[in-house]
Parts: sequence; C-alpha cells; structure tokens
Amino acid sequence: MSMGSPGCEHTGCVVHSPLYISQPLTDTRMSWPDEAEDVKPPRGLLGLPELSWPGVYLPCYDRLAMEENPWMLRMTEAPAPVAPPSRTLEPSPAKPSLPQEPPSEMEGQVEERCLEQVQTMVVGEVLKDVDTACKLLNIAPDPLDWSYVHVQKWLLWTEHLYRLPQVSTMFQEVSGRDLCSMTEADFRQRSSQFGDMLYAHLDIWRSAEAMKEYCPPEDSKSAADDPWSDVMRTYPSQPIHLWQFLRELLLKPHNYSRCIRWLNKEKGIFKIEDSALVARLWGIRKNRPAMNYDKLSRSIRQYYKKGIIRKPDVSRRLVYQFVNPV
DNA sequence: CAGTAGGACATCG
DNA sequence: CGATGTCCTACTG
Repeated sequence: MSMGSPGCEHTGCVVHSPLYISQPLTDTRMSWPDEAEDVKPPRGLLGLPELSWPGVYLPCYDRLAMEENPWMLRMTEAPAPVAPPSRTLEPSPAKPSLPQEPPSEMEGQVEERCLEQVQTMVVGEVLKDVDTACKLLNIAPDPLDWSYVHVQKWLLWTEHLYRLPQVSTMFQEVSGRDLCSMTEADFRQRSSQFGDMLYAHLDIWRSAEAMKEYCPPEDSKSAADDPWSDVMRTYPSQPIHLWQFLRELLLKPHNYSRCIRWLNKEKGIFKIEDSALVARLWGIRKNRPAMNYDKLSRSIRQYYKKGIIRKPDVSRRLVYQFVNPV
C-alpha cells in the first residue's frame, strides 16, 4: 500500500483527522478575509500541491477557518506540503516512487512502516469524513451516482466548507456522472477562480471511493458503540427527521461541537451553540435554502407535544433535551 | 434583539 | 397524512 512518498519529516506527525484541508501551517499567508466577498481559497487546494495520496490532502490546520467552520478539524500539528501530486484515481497498489537518495535499508523499512501507518490513518479519516458528509447531505458516496440535486448539495457543502462564494450556479443541470467526466479545464471554465479547487475536492471523493477497496470498513465495532449510526445509514434518499439530524451532529463532536454540543449526554441535554449554522446545515440537508433558526426551532417545538424533545427543567436559551436519551 | 411559544396554513414525499 | 416549512403574533430575558 505504498503510493506517493511523503518526506520523512511527516512520518511522525500526529494525524487527528485530515478532513478537508486548508492551508499549510507553514504558510505565512494564512489570513484571508472573513467575508465571502474577497475570499481566497485555501492555498493548498489550488493545483493540488499537497497531494500525497491519490487525491488526498494531508491535514493542515487553519485557525481562521476553524473559527466558523465546523468541518475544519482542530489539528495539533500539521505536516508541511509533501510529495509530488499524484492524480491517479485508481489506487495503483504498487507505485513506489523511491526517494532520490535511498536511506539505509533499516531506515527505509522503519520509515515505510511509519508512512504506511500515517497513510492508513489519513485514508481512514478521509473515508469517515466523506461518510459523515454523505449522511448529513443524504447523498451517495460515489459521485457517479449523483443526480443534479445531489451535485448541487455537494457544491453547497463544498462552498460552505471552503467558504467560497456561490459557485453552484455554474453547475446547474450537471449530474454526478457529468461532473466526473469533466476535466480540470472544464471546471476552470465554469469557475475560473475556484474550478481547480472544486475539481480537487471532487478528486478526494472519487479517490475515497477507490480507497474503500484498500481500507474495507472493518469497523464492526463502531456500529455497536454508535447505535444511532444505523438510523443514518440509510442513504441515499431516505427522509430524515430533524431530531435525527441533530443527534447525528451531536454524535460527531469532533466535527460539530462548535455549532451544537451535549451539555449532559446521559440526560440528552444539548445546546445549540451556533443557531444560524445548525439551521444552515439543516437547510442544506433538506434542500431548503431559506431555512433559518426561527423555522428550525419551530420544528423542534413541534416535538414537545410528540414527546421527542423538550425544554430541560431549568429552561435556558438554545438548550433542549431529548426525552429519550440514548 | 434574539430566543421562546404556539396558532394557522402551505408544501412535499 | 405526517412532518415539517413558512409566517405570524405575543411574550421574555
């Protein structure tokens, strides 16, 4: 499972989750405006310089994006850009691009093993993140299966993820299959500024599909410790209830604790930290661009009489409680 | 001013 | 038909 060849300085890095990357920590041009108006995409996404795995970016922590972007995960360390990009979509099992000056055999073996571990983690995390996005958006993991609507959802998601201005309008009436058959030039034609970035992001998804063969699910235990995941594992195109959606967000504290989190998981008490964001996520999930917290909270209130969600005994703003906690 | 509560009606799968 | 989505009024901290 050796593909690409990240430099040895990366092999010791702590990979928490590579999610979708932003910028290298070493990049001094870390700031870009908060408002979408003048937003520059994370540099690492342009031209795929950070690819070390077919279509996979290594994790890089971006403090700014973290502030408001729940999909950006906190990184304690971030590796610098690595190895030459490999755009191969099909993971070629043996593709050892040996370093220019091969280290001693011993060193080489150790390094390779570290490398493999990191890569395995990275792949695993990417797959998890794609899986999470699939559940939340209710789309299939394989872009080839996407309808026009699915493509739009994915684009909206990607816009939000990278804080792009609206690009989805440039891809109307485009199916997943169309999308996959487009070249990077085609993407750039639709969006001169962000086409390559979208192309790169799509590449991640397509690669994730291909990588599954190399990293079979093997998480028979995760279903056990996360009984609610079953509820969500019904995509594509199963209607989802708001309470299920909220629960799903809550069960991914790693990704979403900035917008919603447990105050008391045992009692099912949770707090919506960023009402606008949760509403936006719900809107994306349900294809309701006009969704806002006012409407979302109205729906939550409907749960009062159904006995699904209630206000906790000591009522507090933005705090609710599942009547039947897990 | 944002959140809370709940009525009324529309929409959609 | 149920589960919201939308809009609204009144109230609250």
